[in-house]
Amino acid sequence: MTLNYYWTRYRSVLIYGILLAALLLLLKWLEWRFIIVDYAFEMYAGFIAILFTGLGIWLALKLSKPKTATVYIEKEILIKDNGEFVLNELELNRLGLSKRELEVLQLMAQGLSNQEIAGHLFVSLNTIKTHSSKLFEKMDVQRRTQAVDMAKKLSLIP
Amino acid sequence: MTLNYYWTRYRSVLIYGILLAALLLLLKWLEWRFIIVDYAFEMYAGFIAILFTGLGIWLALKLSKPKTATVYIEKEILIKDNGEFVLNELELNRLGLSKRELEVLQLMAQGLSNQEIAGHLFVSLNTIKTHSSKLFEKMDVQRRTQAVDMAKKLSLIP
DNA sequence: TTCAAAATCACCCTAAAGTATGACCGGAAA
DNA sequence: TTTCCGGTCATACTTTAGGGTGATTTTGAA
Repeated sequence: MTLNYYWTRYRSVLIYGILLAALLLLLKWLEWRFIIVDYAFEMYAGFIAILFTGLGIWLALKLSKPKTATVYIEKEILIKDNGEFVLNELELNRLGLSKRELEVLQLMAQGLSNQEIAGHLFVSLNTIKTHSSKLFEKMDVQRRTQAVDMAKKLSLIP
Repeated sequence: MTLNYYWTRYRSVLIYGILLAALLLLLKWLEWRFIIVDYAFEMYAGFIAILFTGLGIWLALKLSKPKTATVYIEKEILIKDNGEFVLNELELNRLGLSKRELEVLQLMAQGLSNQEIAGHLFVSLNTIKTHSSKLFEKMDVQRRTQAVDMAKKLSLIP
């Protein structure tokens, strides 16, 4: 049915209209309640309000057409040679990562959970948590995903 | 309850309605108080007109979809010495990932938390959770780190 | 216009991740 | 020898991630 269609399409506008109508009715009720004689002004004010609200909406919709320009930010990070992976020992030393921490980082990058990493390295889950915490602190990140992302960019892992 | 739901959805309309009611009541009060209507009606009407034009503009900007800021997707292209990133559309179609899901995946790979992704895409945290859940299901993985690892291998992300 | 997929959001719950603190041990450096 | 650090582990706690369900809205193609 067309009525239903237009309802779903312009629901917001219609709800706004209904709200306005309800408010005007409320005002009229207040008038009647307190016996205010000169109600002409309220009607006038309401009319002006509706009119200029519409004008404002029209103005906003007409004038604000900022065609969103897609911004491309090119950021050159590091050169990963077309050959094989070479560990960036400079960065590794700069960050001060230990052997074990690097192992944990590598397994993290393969998508393993802490529990699985613990299994691979034959240590407890708590140990992995300690390693990863120190790892994040040294790399100055908050999450394993950030650590992996940074490690790949710094060529700490393949 | 669903009350909270409707509040977040129609907040703008409700706030506008409340403001409108408050303003009209204020005007009525001023009228009773100082009886300025008789002398400065034009000024009064002008005041209302300006006010509601502003409100109309505000309302339009609030209700119109934020299509202004949404398209910024391509971000941080890291260039390596040879060969740029080309999206593997075959794999993309095979997995059946939607546009939005791919966006979420890209932001995930940059180490963002779900909360941060929600902020970037101007949606709620729950939406990101839904997207990521479907994403993991389609990619047949359990964790975001696995998803990122696979996506890189399949060349779905740089 | 109609319909299905995509997108959005909420709520509840569990699992995993991360933080903080303290402890123990063994080897290397001072 | 003492000190320091890496590695190990625990306990307790907070935060984030993820699973499942259900709902409405937007959108694009038929």
